[in-house]
Amino acid sequence: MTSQRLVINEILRELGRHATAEEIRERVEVHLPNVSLPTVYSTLELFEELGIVRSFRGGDGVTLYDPRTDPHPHLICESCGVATDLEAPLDLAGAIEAAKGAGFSPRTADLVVTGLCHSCASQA
Amino acid sequence: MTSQRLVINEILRELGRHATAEEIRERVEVHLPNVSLPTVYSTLELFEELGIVRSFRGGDGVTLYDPRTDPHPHLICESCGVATDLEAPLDLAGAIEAAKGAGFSPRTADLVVTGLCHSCASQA
DNA sequence: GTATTTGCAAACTGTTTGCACATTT
DNA sequence: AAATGTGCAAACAGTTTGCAAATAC
Repeated sequence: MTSQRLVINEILRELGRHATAEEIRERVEVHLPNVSLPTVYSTLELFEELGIVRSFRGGDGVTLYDPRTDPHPHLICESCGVATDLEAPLDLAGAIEAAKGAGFSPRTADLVVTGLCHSCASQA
Repeated sequence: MTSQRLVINEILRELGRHATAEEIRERVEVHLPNVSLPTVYSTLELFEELGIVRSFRGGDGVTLYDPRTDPHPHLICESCGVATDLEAPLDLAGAIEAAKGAGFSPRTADLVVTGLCHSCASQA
């Protein structure tokens, strides 16, 4: 357990939303200078294995890290790339059952809604 | 309308499933040598704008191109990265409505089930 | 004292861009 | 002949890797 890891965990908790590795590094920098990106990546990978962080790919292919570990739908803006959470009742059990029936061993199911966020849509 | 574009379209139709840009290039090569990756990318981008191809990011961040344009769930293997279609009844209307309610303008909604495919699961 | 972790720099992959040449209409 | 599409090579971004110095236990 190192100071870097503690700070990264703190940042994630107080952020409360998904962030890119670079974003996390910038915020960590404030509390603890000279933190390298590889360290951020390896720490996040560790956290993911521990089950306290989930990662997924955003619309433009960058990896986002999310302190929320329960599956929840994401909205991804095609224009600005911002990802936000969506609170919605969603029944994925059917799809998971169907996946099992197809010989697949599902771990998680994620719904991604692609489109335009509020500010990008009003600009168009 | 050029020969490259015609061949790429043909390949996509007869493939009938998602493929990476590199995979498509290899197959095009057989019919038409010296096709460059940039051409494949730009053609696929064009097809996407025309609405005859859909693209999405696979589990490892590579872009996959799919001749099926209707939304359907995907299974992505965490081990080998292979993406397959899933035929399952799925009601995404609720999530789309919720997204609209949040000020978002949805274009598509995609469900991605992550886990282990049949062959990778049996190897473990 | 030993094993793990960090930071730096450099490698790697998939994708995109700039520009001269070829092709289409 | 004008406009567009192509191929090549090089640039680019995000992520990963190798290794010596620093840190944790």
